[in-house]
Amino acid sequence: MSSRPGENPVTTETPTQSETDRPLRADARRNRERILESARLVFAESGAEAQIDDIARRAGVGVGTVYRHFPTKEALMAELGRQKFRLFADRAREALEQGGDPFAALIDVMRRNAETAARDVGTQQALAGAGADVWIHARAEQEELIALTDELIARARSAGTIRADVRATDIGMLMCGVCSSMGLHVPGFDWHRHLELVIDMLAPR
Amino acid sequence: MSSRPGENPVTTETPTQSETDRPLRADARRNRERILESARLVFAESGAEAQIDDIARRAGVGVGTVYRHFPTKEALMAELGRQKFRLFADRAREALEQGGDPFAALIDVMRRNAETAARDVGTQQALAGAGADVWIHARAEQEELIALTDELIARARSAGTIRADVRATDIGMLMCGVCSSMGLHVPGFDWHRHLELVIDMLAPR
Amino acid sequence: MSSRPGENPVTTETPTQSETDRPLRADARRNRERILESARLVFAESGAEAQIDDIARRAGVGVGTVYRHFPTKEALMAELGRQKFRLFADRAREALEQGGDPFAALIDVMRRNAETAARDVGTQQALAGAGADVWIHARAEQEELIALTDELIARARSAGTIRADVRATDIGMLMCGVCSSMGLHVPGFDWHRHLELVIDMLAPR
Amino acid sequence: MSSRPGENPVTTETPTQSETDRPLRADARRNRERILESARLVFAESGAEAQIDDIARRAGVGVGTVYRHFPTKEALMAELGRQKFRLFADRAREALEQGGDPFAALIDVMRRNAETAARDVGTQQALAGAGADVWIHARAEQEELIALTDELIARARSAGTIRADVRATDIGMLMCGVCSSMGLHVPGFDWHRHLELVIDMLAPR
DNA sequence: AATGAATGAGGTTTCATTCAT
DNA sequence: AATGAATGAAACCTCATTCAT
Repeated sequence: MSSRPGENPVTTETPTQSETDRPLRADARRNRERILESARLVFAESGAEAQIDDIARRAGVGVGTVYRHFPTKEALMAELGRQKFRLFADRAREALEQGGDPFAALIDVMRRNAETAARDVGTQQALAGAGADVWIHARAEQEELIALTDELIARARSAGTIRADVRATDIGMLMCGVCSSMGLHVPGFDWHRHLELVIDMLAPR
Repeated sequence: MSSRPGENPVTTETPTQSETDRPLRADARRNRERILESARLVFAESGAEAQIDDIARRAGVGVGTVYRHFPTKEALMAELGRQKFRLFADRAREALEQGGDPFAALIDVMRRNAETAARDVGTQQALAGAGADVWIHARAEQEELIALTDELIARARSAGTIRADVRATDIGMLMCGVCSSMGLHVPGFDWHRHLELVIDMLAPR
Repeated sequence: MSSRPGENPVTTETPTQSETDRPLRADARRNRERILESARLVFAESGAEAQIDDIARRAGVGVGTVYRHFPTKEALMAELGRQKFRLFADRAREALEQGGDPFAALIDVMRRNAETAARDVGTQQALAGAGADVWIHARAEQEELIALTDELIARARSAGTIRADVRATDIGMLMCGVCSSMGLHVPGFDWHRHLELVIDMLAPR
Repeated sequence: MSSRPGENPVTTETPTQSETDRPLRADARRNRERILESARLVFAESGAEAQIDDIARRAGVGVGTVYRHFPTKEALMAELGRQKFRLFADRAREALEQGGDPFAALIDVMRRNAETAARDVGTQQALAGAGADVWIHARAEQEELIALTDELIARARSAGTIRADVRATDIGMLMCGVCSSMGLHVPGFDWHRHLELVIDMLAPR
């Protein structure tokens, strides 16, 4: 799947709408990217109340164009979710390819993923608040991520550097948890600490 | 529920609106309770898009009555948040009063709190998605909860049954994390397991 | 204030609701006065968007009490209108009773009435904006005022100090006009000047 | 209607939204006109309580369209005010351009303006009752009108056919006054007479 | 007679989505 | 394919009025 030099992260591997798999015209593809980039920015700024109009304006296109690419606001959000999973999967894949200490690699990936999420809390919350449907559409990407993470965990387990009973979905849940404390402005809350506690927990007892 | 005579759980101690502390007429108080109960139900069902009209209908009152008690949708949500914190604080207080093994008590409270949250995921998510303002209004209740939790932790630390560096805000963050995985219908995600991992982590190494 | 025995200023002559003419209990009468006074203040401050609740609060009574005295917001406004007409009529009557130069007296009354209106632009505008019904209920008081003004004009005409063709309703219209420029914050608009122009016009040519 | 080539009456000169001066699409422009026309009718019928929904229905568009053109009810009213001022200014400009007796021209314009106002008392009153903000937004149009009127007055003064001390703002105030007596159904009130009195007053003594 | 909590029709405004240009 | 004007259901909230206490 991955690896050969010149092969880019999955993010750009499936640039078309999931179903209608005919390759987009160059300008259409460019628009699609701009819309997604704009959506990230607008969601980051305004959280769940981001509006399609704002996303369109920021992308420099009309609303109609947004709807041509994403039939629904939810579809747009789902794609945002997919992209995030693809990015995380890319990182896990890289880690696997580079070899090295698998547990250290896992932790490094977790830290980088958390940083990514922290840079974009609004989108995070918007996705969390969205109906379950959004998540269903990212199922495939999620499973890819889980498979890769499981491979990392397996290697770490072989090396005896990770708690024996940890599974990839545990990492997923725990990371969701860490991200959930990012938007909460509660005195004493600090997602860096949250993350370190979680990482701590992964060490063998 | 509680313990020393004359000491009621906070939940029923402050049944009036936080500021204008004039005791409500009996029927008004009853309405207030019904509105909150109804709100819990409707939020539980519809999450963040719960509508004031529905809450009113379900409570068997007019919209105006809801607005008389809570000047804003946000104010209603804030009260829901406060109530949850009060309930959690009540439990912590009880645990302190009953003596016994403090670490076991802490864990028990955490489990019960998680059960409570799980029974009401919608409200949970609605509160999480709400602007920071909602949380600000629950500051006092939050601090009360933190203080009580810190006392429990202190006792457990004296007994050497808890990790030495754990603080109440850590428990808060971790519990937020656990709750965040409740609404996510991801295969392999299971908040019970999430919670047990977290509890596990609290044990001294 | 007034003069001929048994003749009180209209203001206190009809202190009951126009139809149900049974004398109010002392405290009820007091409440009625307080409500009207409060209404004047609140209308003055908030203009047409004055709310019954505010009027009641300011009067130190419940809304129910306001409604006991005035079955309708419009009825309350109508009474405010009546009072104003009574006040103006009182002034005209006084002027007639005191004798002296009738034209000078008329002008003096006009100036004082304008000052009164200026002190209460909000009520003024609220009444102007109100439906015609409000005015209908003040018909009697209006006619009284017109009759008195006509008498003043008649005397001035005899003395040759007023334009021959002026009638009381002219004065009414012109004064309404002057008042209408009171609330308008247009640079260059100044009701004092407006009034003086109008007064100027009354002189014989 | 107008005169010097290329010089159109202001009314049609600025048909776009005041700030974002990008020319509207033909259909949007048509809608905008229909909304304003409808607003005039509905305000005329219902006065200040005219409702946006009715305006939209009568214009044959959705409410959203009204709000696209006028972000606020007040903004719509302000535009109505501006249009009226533009119309008055157009008439004054015409009068100036046609030459002829300036005092006669001024009076003629006043009479026609009053007729216009009389045909639309509801809007008149709605504007009068509206907050000062509405007037602020018509400042520019108002000043244009005042400037033109001042020119007419200056010419009349040169000809000695007008009272020496009259200024354009006086005319404005007096005309406001005349209009204020249009909606008042008081027996004896008659704006035609009010206007003639006012015109009378403008003659040199 | 007084109170003020309750009512709920109705007001303004928003925003995801459609569709004529 | 792109645009953005139009749509209108639905959201939140207000406030004159009623009525149980």
